Amino acid sequence: MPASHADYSIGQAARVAGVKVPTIRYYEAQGLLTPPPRTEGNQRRYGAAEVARLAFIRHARELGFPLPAIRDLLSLSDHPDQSCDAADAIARAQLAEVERRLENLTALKSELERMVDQCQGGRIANCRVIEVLANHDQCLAETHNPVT
Amino acid sequence: MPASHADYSIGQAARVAGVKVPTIRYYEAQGLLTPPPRTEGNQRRYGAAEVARLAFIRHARELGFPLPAIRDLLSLSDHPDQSCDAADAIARAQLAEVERRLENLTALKSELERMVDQCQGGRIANCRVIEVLANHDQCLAETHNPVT
DNA sequence: CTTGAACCTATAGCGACTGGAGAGTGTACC
DNA sequence: GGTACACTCTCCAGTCGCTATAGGTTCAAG
Repeated sequence: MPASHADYSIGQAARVAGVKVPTIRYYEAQGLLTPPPRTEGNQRRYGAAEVARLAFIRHARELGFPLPAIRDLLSLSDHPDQSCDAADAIARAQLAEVERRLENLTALKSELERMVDQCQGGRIANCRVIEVLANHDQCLAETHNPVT
Repeated sequence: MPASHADYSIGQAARVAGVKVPTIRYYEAQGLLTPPPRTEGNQRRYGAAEVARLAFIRHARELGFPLPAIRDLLSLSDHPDQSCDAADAIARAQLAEVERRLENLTALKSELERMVDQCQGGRIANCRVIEVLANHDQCLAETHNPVT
């Protein structure tokens, strides 16, 4: 393979994969990327496969997968002969988590809208925003979960 | 005021306000609570107003307000004569943030559902979960934002 | 007066990065 | 072939909002 197996500097790999340079080094430190070969001057050089792996990680991160789950998914994709039950389970767990967060956020949104709608722009003393925050009793949301 | 202005230990305040003990000390260190009086033996004692303040903070946190925003809201509620425009603006900003996250999460959810639906339980080599993660092109989501 | 729960401070850790300092390297241009 | 300068290196600190631990002190009930 001629130039297709070309080397990317860490900055080029970062641009192509859409991640930041320190993030790549961080992923390496966390074991999501195997340490790449270096130039004589100790600079990392990446091939197309590593860049693809980076894009995979980025995409999974955008989908909210935590790094340990991504580590698992990567090791699965490194062994294509196995059953994909495990990958499926990870994705389903993530879907459940996303649905949970969606519910929380939706409840949140309606309460915030209620707060904002009721504020008529007077004095703090009559401000619904402050009042709603002060009186938990009036709260619609019953989340005991962290809210993010 | 007799016993209504009663003193609470940090643990009692925590139970009543629904936060954890170290969290109270953390809020104090972050300047959201003024340092309360202490017993001779150096233990914090809180009054009803501080407990209410804690509940306010807790509720705002449940609504996802970051601590700096809560600091602002608290200082607003300490000055009830001012206009509530500022409080309104903070709440609106938070609402916008929540809506942004909701959009991201909704896009996410459909992509995860797509991934999971398409997985037919075969080998990794044909697994849609892995494949979708590897090919960002097929992605529905256009988020460049963090996904949480 | 003794026990034991609750409290104190200080510090470190979480997850997933991000930013900076200070030094070394690679490369494009003249 | 030199020089300028962007890029890269490592290491360490900071972000956010807590949470947990260690090792010591105090409070309140019996």
